[in-house]
Amino acid sequence: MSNFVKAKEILGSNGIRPSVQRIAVLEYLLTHRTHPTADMIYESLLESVPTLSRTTVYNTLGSLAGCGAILSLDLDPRQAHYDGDNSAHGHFLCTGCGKIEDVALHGKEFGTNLGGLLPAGAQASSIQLSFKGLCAKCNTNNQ
Amino acid sequence: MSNFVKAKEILGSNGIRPSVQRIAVLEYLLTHRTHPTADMIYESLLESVPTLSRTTVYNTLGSLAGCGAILSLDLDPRQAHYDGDNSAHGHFLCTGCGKIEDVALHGKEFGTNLGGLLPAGAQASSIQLSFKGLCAKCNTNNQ
DNA sequence: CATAATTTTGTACTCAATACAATTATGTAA
DNA sequence: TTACATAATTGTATTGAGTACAAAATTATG
Repeated sequence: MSNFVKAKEILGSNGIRPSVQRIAVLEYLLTHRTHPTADMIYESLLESVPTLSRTTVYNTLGSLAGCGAILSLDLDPRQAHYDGDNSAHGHFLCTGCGKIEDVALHGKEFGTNLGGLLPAGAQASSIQLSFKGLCAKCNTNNQ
Repeated sequence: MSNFVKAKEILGSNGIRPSVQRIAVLEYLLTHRTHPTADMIYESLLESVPTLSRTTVYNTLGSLAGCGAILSLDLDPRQAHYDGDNSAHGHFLCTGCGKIEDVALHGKEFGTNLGGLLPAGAQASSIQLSFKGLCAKCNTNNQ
């Protein structure tokens, strides 16, 4: 199934009307696994959706992250990055080049089963595991 | 030992000259376990250090976080929070009231031993485990 | 088609964080 | 102590991600 159709379905099943703009944003996230920022998405989509506005991108990303369909990543203090893969995994931010890579968890305990650690009465709706450091390339270049 | 002396020692052992301002910032973090923002620290210290500037607070927090003496928390997308406790633990941000609480790990696997998960050649210098949701109080009020 | 409800757009704005140069403080050597 | 070099602090100007909001455009419904 194409990511266009997938995007349409995900929007619909989350009660978000699948407008052209919203489909484009989500399709971009499903296709590009580069953890883009809102502005990267906006700039890229401008070619195919010339009337697109930044506000719409922000609103769409907010709605999708709010219902858990995508991940909003906080590990870059300068701006949010987004991930169309909402399965349980962590992220590695290279402080050298700024690239974000996925960190597979390979069956390590993660997710709601960590809930036993939470403060009494608290209920978590999202979990993030974030690593920062130097990626292989930046590690080598700095030596 | 007083937090003032502790702050002085931590600064010295990390090669950061223990000026009045820097000691004040770190002493505040060691005393107040409230995960304050840079501005909260600035406003609070202004009474005792009237000439203090925001830039100095930002610079000091950056230096301390850079050498691992304190933690810079990314879980609030609006602004960074800081933690004078640099031991291995996670954090819970209540999206209702904005409060940040510590999440003890009780021996769960965390820290550099998770390094086996990282991308090949990458080297992590910091790890964060962040939960978001509603705290006990906000959970009750919303029902 | 007409009307209401929703979505999109664009501009103005907020505010955390940074850049930078001037000022102040501190260390060192004679 | 004094003179000088180095480092730290300060304050202002600026950046830029994200938001607020009202007008315009689109879509749903009768």
